Parts: sequence; C-alpha cells; structure tokens
Amino acid sequence: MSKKYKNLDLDNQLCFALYAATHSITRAYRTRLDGVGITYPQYLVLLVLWERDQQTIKELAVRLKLDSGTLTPLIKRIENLGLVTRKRSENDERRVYVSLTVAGKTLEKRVASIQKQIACKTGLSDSEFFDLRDSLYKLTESMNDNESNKVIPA
Amino acid sequence: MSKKYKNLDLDNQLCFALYAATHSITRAYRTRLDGVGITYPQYLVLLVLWERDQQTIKELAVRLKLDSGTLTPLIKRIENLGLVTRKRSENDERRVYVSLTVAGKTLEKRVASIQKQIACKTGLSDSEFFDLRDSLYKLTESMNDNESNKVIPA
DNA sequence: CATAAATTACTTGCGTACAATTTAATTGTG
DNA sequence: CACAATTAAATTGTACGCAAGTAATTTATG
Repeated sequence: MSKKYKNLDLDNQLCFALYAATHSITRAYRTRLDGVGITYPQYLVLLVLWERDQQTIKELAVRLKLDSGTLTPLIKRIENLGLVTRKRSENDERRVYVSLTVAGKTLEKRVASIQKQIACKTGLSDSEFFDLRDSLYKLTESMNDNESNKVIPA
Repeated sequence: MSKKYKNLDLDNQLCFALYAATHSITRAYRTRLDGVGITYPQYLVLLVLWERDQQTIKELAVRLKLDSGTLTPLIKRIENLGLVTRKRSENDERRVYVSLTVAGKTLEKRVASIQKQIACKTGLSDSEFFDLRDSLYKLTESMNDNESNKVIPA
C-alpha cells in the first residue's frame, strides 16, 4: 500500500484486456476442440491428467482452482465420453480417483496439432510470451494472497 | 508463421496463467461487488454505460464481445435491480437502448473504492502493468485476426 | 473409545457464455 | 413495389463457475 494507486480507467483497461484475452483464447480452442467433441474446460482437465494420470477430484480442483461443484459434473461428462474412469479410493472412501482410459490417452496426440496452432497464433515473441506468463502468475499470486487477508503474525 | 513454434508445455502454461489470472480478478471483484448486489459481468456492462450512457444491446455486445444470448437476460436482471432502463428505438424498432437510471449512475461512485482496492492489489509495477495490458491486447488481436481466416486479397 | 471437527465429493440454485434458432424490422435488389 | 437478404433481440438448450448446503468418511480431541 504505497504508491500503487492507479488510474481507475487503467485498471478497467486491465480487466477488459484480461477478459478479452481469455475469451479469445477460449474461443480459439473451442472452435478447434469442437471436432474432437470436448470443451475447453474439459481439455484443461485432460491436460492435468496427461501430466500425471490417476488424480483425485480434489487434486484436480486445486490444480485448476475449480471446486467440486464444477468438476464433478464436468468429469461425469468426460466419463460418459469414455475418456476417463472414476473409482473410489479403497484406503479413503471419501476420495474419487479419476484415470484416463485408452481413448483418453490417445486423445493427447490428436490435440497436439491444435495446441501447436494456438501457440503459433498468439503472435507473441518469446520474450513477450515469457513476460506475459510471468506477469499473469504474479498478478494471480497477488490477488490470491491479498484475498485471504488474515495476516498471521509470527 | 516463421519460428513461432513454442513448446506445448509453455503454451499450456500461458493458457493456465490466463485462466488463473482471470479467475483471480473475477473472484476479487465478486466478493466485493456482492455487497453492492451485482455480479462482475453486470459491473462490466455498467462500466461501459458509465463511459457513455444510452447504448443499444448490439453496441454493448460489440464492446464486451458478448452476444445477445448472454446480454439480454443479464440486462433484464440489472433492469430489475433498477439500475438501467430498456427502451425500443423509435427510428429502428429492432434496436433496444439501454440507459442508466439515477440509481445506476449513483452506483459509479460507490464502486470507485472497490476499483481502487483491486488496482492496488494487482501488485504490479507501472511498467509491468502497461506491458501486461499491451501484451494482452496484442494477444487478443492476434487470436481474433487469425480467427477469421478469410484472407481477402486486394 | 466416543464424539466433535475436518475432509471429500455430491447436489442444488443462480448467473454467465455461447451455438443455434426464431421473430420482427429494415435494407437491398430486381 | 415486391421479395430476398440482412440486422437486432430474444429464446432455447448445453456447459461451465461458484456459493451454500448435504452426506459419508476420516481424523482429532477429550
């Protein structure tokens, strides 16, 4: 809380810019993923599973910053598509593990070309790309840090 | 289409970063706007109207890159809250003009402090702030340009 | 060991977001 | 002028995204 008071118009510009950029990326993916039969959020869930298979709803929720109210029905949809299976943990029956099926694993290769298209279309130089990513992460961190305003003194 | 082939993981990182940043901003606004009784998308519509009052659904849709399927019900909600009025154009009865009520205009001052809070919480330096905004705009433009792939030769 | 507290997933309800369709009004063309 | 094409809103149906609440299981505490 020092000299960080920005012009309100500028702040609005940032909100709009974020809003617009997210929509443009989502839209680009949506039109291309349509042929594969999945949505962008479903793609993100699969992305997380392609990184590491067999994760609980909770783990997916933390990674994607979504709650179970969003994930449970979403995952049931990709289960119905035959891309993942759901299975309750035997150690802890509260947990539900989500695993890729063969079809789910196979899909990774099919979407690689889509990812490549999008990456190309960003039109950003490498340095812009990295700076943008880092600024976005920094922004997210600041917003989340400040969100829980419980300053716990040591 | 030159040397713009990025590592897929990095592209994913950008998607995630965008996704996360948008959610963090939206969440920050949501918790604060809750006291005012409006949602973040409703706030964005009001923002556009505070810039210039009395716009058609179409104009709002273009500015916010949303379609009437989203805006029509949203605007009916802020109409029910008494913040705007809807009135069909007399020149062209296809158009519906949305105008701020006194309550709608008054709200601008009430949310100014919220905007100030968010602006502060971004935690970005001025240069990071500007670079981020510009990169986001550039990204959006590239995505939208490429979206309509109809290259019309002169 | 029994019970309270915490954790995990599920469910419900509301509000976006968008594709696709419909309706009504306006503009363009022969 | 008539009729096709276009435009603007509204409607319908599907899928998020999240708050709030529920149910079942596990962990913590007295």
